[in-house]
Amino acid sequence: MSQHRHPGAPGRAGAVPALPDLPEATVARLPEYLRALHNLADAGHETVSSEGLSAAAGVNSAKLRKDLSHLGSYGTRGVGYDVALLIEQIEYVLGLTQRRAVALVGVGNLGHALAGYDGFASRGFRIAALLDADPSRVGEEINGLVVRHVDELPAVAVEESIAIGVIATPAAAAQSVADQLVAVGVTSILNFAPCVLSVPEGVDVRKVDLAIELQILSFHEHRKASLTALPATGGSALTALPGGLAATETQEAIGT
Amino acid sequence: MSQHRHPGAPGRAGAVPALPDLPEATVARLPEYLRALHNLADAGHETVSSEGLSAAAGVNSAKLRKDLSHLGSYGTRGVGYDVALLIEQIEYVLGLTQRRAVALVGVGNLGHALAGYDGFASRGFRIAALLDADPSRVGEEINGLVVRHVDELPAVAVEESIAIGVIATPAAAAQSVADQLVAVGVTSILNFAPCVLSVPEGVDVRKVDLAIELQILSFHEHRKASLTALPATGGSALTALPGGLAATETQEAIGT
DNA sequence: CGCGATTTGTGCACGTCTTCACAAGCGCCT
DNA sequence: AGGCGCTTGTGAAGACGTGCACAAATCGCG
Repeated sequence: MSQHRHPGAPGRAGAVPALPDLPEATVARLPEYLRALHNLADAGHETVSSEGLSAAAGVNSAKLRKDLSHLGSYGTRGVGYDVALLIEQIEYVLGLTQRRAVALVGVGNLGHALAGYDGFASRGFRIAALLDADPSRVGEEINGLVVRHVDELPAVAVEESIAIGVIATPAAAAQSVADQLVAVGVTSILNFAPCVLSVPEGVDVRKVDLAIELQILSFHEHRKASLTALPATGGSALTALPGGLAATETQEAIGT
Repeated sequence: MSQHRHPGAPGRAGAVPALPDLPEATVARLPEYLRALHNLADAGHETVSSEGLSAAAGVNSAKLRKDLSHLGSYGTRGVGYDVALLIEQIEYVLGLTQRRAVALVGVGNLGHALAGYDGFASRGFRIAALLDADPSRVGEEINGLVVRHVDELPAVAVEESIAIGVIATPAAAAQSVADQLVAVGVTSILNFAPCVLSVPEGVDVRKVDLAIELQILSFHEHRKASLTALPATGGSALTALPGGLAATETQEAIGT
């Protein structure tokens, strides 16, 4: 751990970039840091301390420093991190220097919303194709894109060099869609359908299930209710905080 | 660990239910088990082995057994778990025996989709109110509910006894909405806005950020790309699997 | 009634993640 | 130049989560 000199940032140095293999937990937090950094940059900050950035990202400052140290450490002791440099570094590590093309399959309720979500475009992605199995939806134009039939996937994959597939179909169709995506070479899938997908080794699947999130909250709600039913043992020390709203550490980001 | 006899299932036994305080990781998986169990029940299965259920939920069978053992263990050795009983137990622990009322704030693109999502109704929740700050949206009817102004939140909270708030506003408005939710007594919030919320102790916040999920996938995509650029060191052993599609363990649910 | 097949529940070891606490390094001011 | 305050980077300890492997329990059959 001595030879660093900007490992292979956007201005590529020639040799293999040598992606450090980061702990999965760190990877899951980098996007959050990135978002916070963009906010800071927009606000005109040139540098930021680990304390400041960690507060903006809602995590512990020691954790943030350790996370950043994994990707080579671009901070200056006594000063902090250079905001622009750090943005560049994280975007490089996350592979966001190239704008990845996303194919969205299933333009029902949720699919419509995703197709219209600006957050993708502004954060490194381009929705390159909308697909659906329902012929009555094919041809519809959403946000400047025409919905095509899912059978055209092979052609679309080549035309747009799709990197990531998003599944927003009903659960019953999801496995079939996943198979089709895999067949055309997609190795990263974001699945919104409430079901488990089985995919070959080497393909990454992440799942977002809105009902599950609510059910987790419901558990905590249930537990809190069953606790306040008891006499004031120790909970009062918490609920009777003078400050009203103060704590921030409560935040529980997904993927933690 | 000896006196169990159905701790306090739906037919409440009188005394304090004594919610076991489960590991957070277990809580995050229970909803997945529940979904798999409902599928099994619909398919006519009366019992299921840990092996079978774990496959349906996409997890390791030992992990599943340990998870279930935390909530009191309703299995029979040599036989498996009673599907109906397990559903009942998990729903009780998750607090789904009462259908919780959800207030959805922000009926833009994403809010519309959420308002129309059947998954909520079928899995223990009831969208009880739609709110928005934009006067031009107030009065619109979505899925049988009329959008009301967010200032009416105090009234709505009382009328519907809101348990959970869902924020689907732009990031700029999210903190303000969160404050208003907290002010009317909501202690569980699901946040879709890409920002960190600061809330008082005792309030649970879960965050879902669609762009972050894509960015995590992007990282893995980037890494895979930088690996296949190298000569066949050991990756070939994986990519050249004879089976084609076989592995299932790849699944990476959110919150892991 | 006993035996074997089956499946749960769990002790234990291992790996990963988190957090504290502090030495090392940097810039600024005198 | 030297010292002081501030901030990073990291060793070490502890908490947490995972997975193996096996004993204990149950059923069915002869």
